[in-house]
Amino acid sequence: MSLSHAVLTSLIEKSSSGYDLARRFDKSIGYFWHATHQQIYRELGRMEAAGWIASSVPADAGKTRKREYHVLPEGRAELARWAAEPAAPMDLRDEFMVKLRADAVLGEVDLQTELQRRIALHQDKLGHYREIEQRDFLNGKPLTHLSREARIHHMILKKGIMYEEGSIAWAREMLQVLATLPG
Amino acid sequence: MSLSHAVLTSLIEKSSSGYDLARRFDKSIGYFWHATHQQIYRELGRMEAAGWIASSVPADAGKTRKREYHVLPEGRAELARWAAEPAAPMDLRDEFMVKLRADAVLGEVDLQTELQRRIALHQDKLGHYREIEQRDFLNGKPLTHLSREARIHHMILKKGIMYEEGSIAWAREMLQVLATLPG
DNA sequence: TGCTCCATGTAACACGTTACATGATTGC
DNA sequence: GCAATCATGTAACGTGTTACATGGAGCA
Repeated sequence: MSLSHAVLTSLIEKSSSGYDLARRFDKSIGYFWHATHQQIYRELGRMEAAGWIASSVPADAGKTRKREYHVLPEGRAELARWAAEPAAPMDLRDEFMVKLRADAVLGEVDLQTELQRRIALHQDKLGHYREIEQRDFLNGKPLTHLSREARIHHMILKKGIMYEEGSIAWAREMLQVLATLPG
Repeated sequence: MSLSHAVLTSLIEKSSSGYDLARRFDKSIGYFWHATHQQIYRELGRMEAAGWIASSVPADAGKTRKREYHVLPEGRAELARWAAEPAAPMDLRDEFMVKLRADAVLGEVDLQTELQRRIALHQDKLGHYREIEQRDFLNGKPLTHLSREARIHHMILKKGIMYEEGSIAWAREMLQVLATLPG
């Protein structure tokens, strides 16, 4: 599985405590691979046992239980091994499509309201992504001046942007279709 | 959760044995909500215990254990109740994006080959969707002649089509970006 | 006879979610 | 002094995956 590898990636980007990691995760890799803090603590425990990462008590720990994790060469090697493997295409798991199909066979649920609500949610997320894009990637200089790492991060973000745009376009078309239907 | 509701929907569309249901599922709702046959048998057992569905031995059973499930009014009511609830937007869970980010921090995995492989996979799926679209929805008559149910099914299919198209466009752009990068 | 497909299931385990617990630190 | 937030965890449960088991039917 790949939660452990997602966590490894995030830890290589920056050594952190479990708590910090969980919060950073939510705002980066988490957009494409969600995990709760419990899952993350569980993975950290396993990876430390496996010798992929190690922890130490950071200078600012005080009397807290805070620990900082960093990736060992074994963890880095494992990540490289995994990253080179082909990955299966994402499978969609869209509850709303199931509801649509239920509606189709049962007849008439109020879809308009729900569609409008969803368009608003997608627009919020899109706006959020566009802010990040503006702040991190489109500030003046042409894209070609960015590092390889930044350009890849930008393209990951762009995947999210395209997904949200597509969802909005689809939902608008769906509203149109419903408007032209009799029932 | 919604696996049970996905199964209910499929059973209302057509009463079937667990086996048939599992195979039909793969080719309809399964595109948006995958399930193995074990999950489906488990849900059928639960829903029968809950009084949402009932089973009988079909005429063509012979000496096999074959049973046919049909939805009871309680199951139909439960499905309607569930379908009317708002649904959270799908969360993306894309292993390849995690690998990209791993590549960004580790440097250089061979991404080109993998991207081309993925483009081919998305094109296969897109072609398959387009065949279904042609066969079931675009055969001569204008869309406005289709039933409400058919038009909803068409829009569900279209969501899949748009996703595959978006994935292909994104992967092509990613290849372009890699081509212009130094390392 | 042996092969493949139909049809249903058990068992074990991995992953994900939800609720709750504990104690330190920070800010008002 | 109190509330919010930092930081880490346990427990219980629900969902999803993988491997294997069983037996009938159809066919060469």
